[in-house]
Order: sequence, then C-alpha cells, then structure tokens
Amino acid sequence: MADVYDKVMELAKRRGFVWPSSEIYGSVAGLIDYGPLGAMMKRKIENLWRDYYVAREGYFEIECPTVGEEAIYIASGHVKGFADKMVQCPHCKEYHRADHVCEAHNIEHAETKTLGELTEILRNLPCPACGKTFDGAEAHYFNLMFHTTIGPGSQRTGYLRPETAQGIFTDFGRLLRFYRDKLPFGTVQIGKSYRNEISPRQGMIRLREFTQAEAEIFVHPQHKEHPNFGRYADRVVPLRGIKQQENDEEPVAITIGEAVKSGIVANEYVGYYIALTHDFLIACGADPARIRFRQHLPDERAHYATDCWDAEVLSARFGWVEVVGIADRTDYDLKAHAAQSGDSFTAFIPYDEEKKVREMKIVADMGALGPKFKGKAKAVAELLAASKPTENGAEIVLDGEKILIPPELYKVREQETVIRGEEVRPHVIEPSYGIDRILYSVLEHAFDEEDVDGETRTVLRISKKIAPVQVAVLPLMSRDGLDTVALELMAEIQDEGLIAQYDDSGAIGRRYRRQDEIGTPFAVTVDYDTKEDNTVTLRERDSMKQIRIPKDHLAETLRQLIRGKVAFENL
RNA sequence: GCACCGAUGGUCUAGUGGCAUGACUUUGGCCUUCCAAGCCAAUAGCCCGGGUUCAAUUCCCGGUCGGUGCACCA
Repeated sequence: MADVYDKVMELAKRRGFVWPSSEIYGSVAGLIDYGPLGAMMKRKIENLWRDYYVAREGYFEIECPTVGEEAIYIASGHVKGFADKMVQCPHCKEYHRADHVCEAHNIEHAETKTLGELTEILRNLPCPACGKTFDGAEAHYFNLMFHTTIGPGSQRTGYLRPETAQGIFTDFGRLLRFYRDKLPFGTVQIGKSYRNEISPRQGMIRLREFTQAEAEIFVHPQHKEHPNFGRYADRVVPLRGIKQQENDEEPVAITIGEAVKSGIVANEYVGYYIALTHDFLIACGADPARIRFRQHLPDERAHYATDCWDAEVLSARFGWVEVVGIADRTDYDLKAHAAQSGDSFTAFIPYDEEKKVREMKIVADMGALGPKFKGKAKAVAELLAASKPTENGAEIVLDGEKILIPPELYKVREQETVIRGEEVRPHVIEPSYGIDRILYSVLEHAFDEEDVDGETRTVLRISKKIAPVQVAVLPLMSRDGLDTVALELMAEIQDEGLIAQYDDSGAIGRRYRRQDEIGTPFAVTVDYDTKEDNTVTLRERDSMKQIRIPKDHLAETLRQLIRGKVAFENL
C-alpha cells in the first residue's frame, strides 16, 4: 500500500531530508537524522518561527541545558507524574498500574509502597484482565524521562528534559529582571526534548528525541488581553470546540475576535496564539483545508490548565496529528517551583494609586521583655503584635499558657502604612510547537504528483520561505562558455545570502525534475541568448512558467521573490 | 512490552541450500539549443548475532528496524 506517507518517506530518504539514525548499526526506533536538505529545511522552519515569536512578538530566546538536575523535575511533577509503577500479567501479558490493582483489593496507601512490597502483595492478587494471579510478575517503574547521572560517583541524578518549558520557568526571576519587572513578558526556547517512549512508531511523528519551539508568556492573572489582539481579531480560524466534539460536528469557521467574545476560547492570549499558529502553519506551506484547532475536553485537560487547544494537521496515514499545543497553564508551574525552591516567583505590580491603610500597631519594649522572658521574648513580641490589648494589658497564649502582658511592656501606636502595590504570581500562556511534526506535515501536504506528457512529475510544493534550496542554477549546455556564465551567476546569488545549487548533469528537463522533487522554488537557466542579450530564463516551480530577465537584476529579483516582496506573475 | 507480517545496490523489486535479477537513480563519455529522450560504460546489494550444513541471502533460534493490531502516550 503505497500511500502518500510511503512516497514522502521514500523521497525524504532518497534525497536527503530524513534518514534512520545510525543506520549502519541497525537504527533505534524514535531517533532520526536530518540529512542535508532536512536539516536546512528544519532550520528555516525554526527561523520562520523566530520571525513570528522573537522579531514580531518581542519575546527573546534563551537556551538551557537539555540535562537537568532532579529538583527541577520533582517540582514540575515529571519525576512522580511521569513514573508509574507498572506490572505485567505473566499469563495474559496485560499491563496494569501496580498500585491501582492493590487499591482495588482494599490495600491502603498502595501508592506509597515500594516495588518489592507491591510485588509481594500482587503475588496473591488476580489480574483484572484474565483473573489469574500475578505470581511471578514483578512490579517495576515506568518513567518516560531519560535518566542519567551528573558528574563522577553518580552523586547527582539528572534527567534529559521532557519539555523545554521548565528551563524558562526556572529562570523566571532572572527573566523578570531582564524585562524590567513588568508584566506581561514572554520568553522562547527552541531545542531538543526527550521522551523514552515505550513503542515509538509512526515515523517522524513520535520521536524519542524531538525539537520543540516553545513560548512561555507571563501575564497578569487578571489581565489576559493581548496588547496586539487587533492584529488577529478578524482572522477566521476553524475551531472544533468541546461542543462540536460532543455533537460530532465539523469545526466552525469563526473569527478569533468572535471566539473570544463568545467564550469559546478562554481569553485573548489563547485566541491570539491560535490565530498566529494558523498564520504560521500556512506560511510553512501546510494546506489550510487540512488544519484545524481542537479544544481539549475537560477530562483530558491537564488539571492546571484552564483552556487548551491543539493545532491539528490532517495526514493521509495518521489522521489528525497534533502539531502545536496552546495552553493557559495558569500559575501551576511557578507555584510548584516556588514551593520546591523557596523563591517567590512573583512580580511586584504597583497600584495605579497608592493605598493608605491606618492601623494600630503594638510595639513591644524589648528592653523590658528581654530580661523577663529570655529566650521566649521574641515569640512574645510577635504574639503581642497580633493581640488586641485592653486597658489592663494584652492577653497572649504562649505554649498553651495564658499570659497577661501589662501595658508598660509595650506601646500602642496608630500608624499609617502606604501600600504601593502587590506581589502577583503570573499566569503562563504556552504555545508549544513540535517542529519535527510540522516538518513532516509540510512535506506530506506539499507532496504532489502530476502527469506531464505521460510522465509522472513529482514536485514538493513547499513554501519558498522554507525550501532548503532556493535557486537552481543551470547552464543549458555545459560548454560554449554557458557554464562559465552560470557559475558567475551562482556566485552572485550566493552573495545575496541565498542557498543555490548548480547542476549541469544531464538533459535540462531532467534537471528541472530533480529540483522540483526537492521543492526548489526557482530555477535560472543560462542559454545561448544570454551571450547575446545578457538575459536568463527564470522558471517558477509551481507553474513551470518561464520569463526572461536581465542577468544583472537576477540576484536582487530572486531575493525579493523569496521574501514575498514581489510575485512571479508580476515580473 | 505482546501478537502477526516484512527486511535483497541510493530507491523500487525478482529469486535461490552452491555465479544474486531487472528497472529507475547516480557518475563518466557520446549526443542534445528549455521540462525525466537516446547510445556506451561504470559504481553499488542479500539487516545483525548464533545454530544446522561440505556450503546459509535462503532453513532454525535470538535480536534490530519497519508496518499492522493491543497496551502506553500529564
């Protein structure tokens, strides 16, 4: 069954987009190599992403290690949440959560038991699937994080990061200062993340090492209005909300402004990035008819997220594939890191107007309290501050003992305190992109075969913004000086910062086909007229149309074509 | 991780207990004045480990990778 997937992967392998990793030693499932064209294309997708998030949104990029110490992932919940105690039934081979099986048989606190204890208990318990006992089976941990040790002596436990986000969260304090203590601000990271999948299949869709591009945008919890919401408010996006999924309906095409106003999308930030993602995926060359946004159902949503949408792209082989997740993660992560680290993970937000609060303050006379209460003096002073004194003195309870502190041991002052603002723990809006999946989706959507004069023409109609090779330079004949002129042009084009490929092998038609197959958007051909009038042929991949342009303008024209500043048909 | 199926030049593939097919691609040459033309030549392959055998790419066992189903996938 040669479906599009087979054809795309065959082409990807043959032409140097994607290869199985360490193929000569047998490869490892879930690990891939990007070949020369794949690596170039991936870099261009990442750079296009930077255009959107770094250049246009103003979110600076940081780079954190892929290896992180244990504390990070204890705080994030990955050490616990990503590790289940599993047991496999020796009879029917079914997998079960070891603690769940125990708890179903009234074993209390099974979750906290060790693997040995669980194995011991399970020995006499029946498998929920087949009814036979687990005798002979051993409970084992199952954590999807790659584990390692940092430094000699295996002293420190480390993990390969399962997402790039945690690096941004742990740098929160530094980032807040970098952005001069103001909300909102955003930070992005593009890099590798790791998940030790049990059974990674589906080619490039499910990898053990994959590239994420994530933005973490820190916003005031009460102000989730995006400052540039107007830019995307009128953009129509296919949304498949909870309602459509429950009624098994098609996505609704609706403006993002309307979606936010009607409450389908939780807030402007989430809506804004849904629209931006729509824009970005189409700019990469994904087919608009095969993109939709699906809202997470309440029961699949992570417990901390208030709203979460996946950008899904339709694949002929895999169905709708999640390529981007856009979540409002609330303050879950910052709260978790605050608890683990002791730092506050808050921003000080000044009020528009200072608040003045009049209050009674009870100030202890430490000179008198000290000798009287000795080591307990400090505790007494603190209790005094919170007490409500009467004329006879203030009654406090110290270690269960009621003590009356006479008025001469403290002073009561009425005092005005100025409150200039408050500490606010931001909420996090997180658009998270799976670059590998996007690259595959674009390849699949761009793959096209058409019949030209009885021959099959294979052409990758990828966006000229992410095509690995941008221009092919072809001498019609590799003689009569045509090759010399072509090589000169080649150098000029490369000087312009474009990626060009020179090809003088075989008939001209064959060379066009070669370039079509790797998605090169433009080809320049030097022919005999070039020597007469200094013009060259410029051919466009998608239409196969050709025009002649003066070779002096070539490099500049190409640059404008590729940046989308001018259209081929207007030349 | 389980079950079933598969693995042969770069790609697709034929086939076999004893010299391993063909096509396409690629490279060089001839030819060729714009869309995979033709001719000549060259390069290049039986997934890995063990077993059976005089001899294994072929048969057997184990593994790896890929596909499918199950399980897993905050």
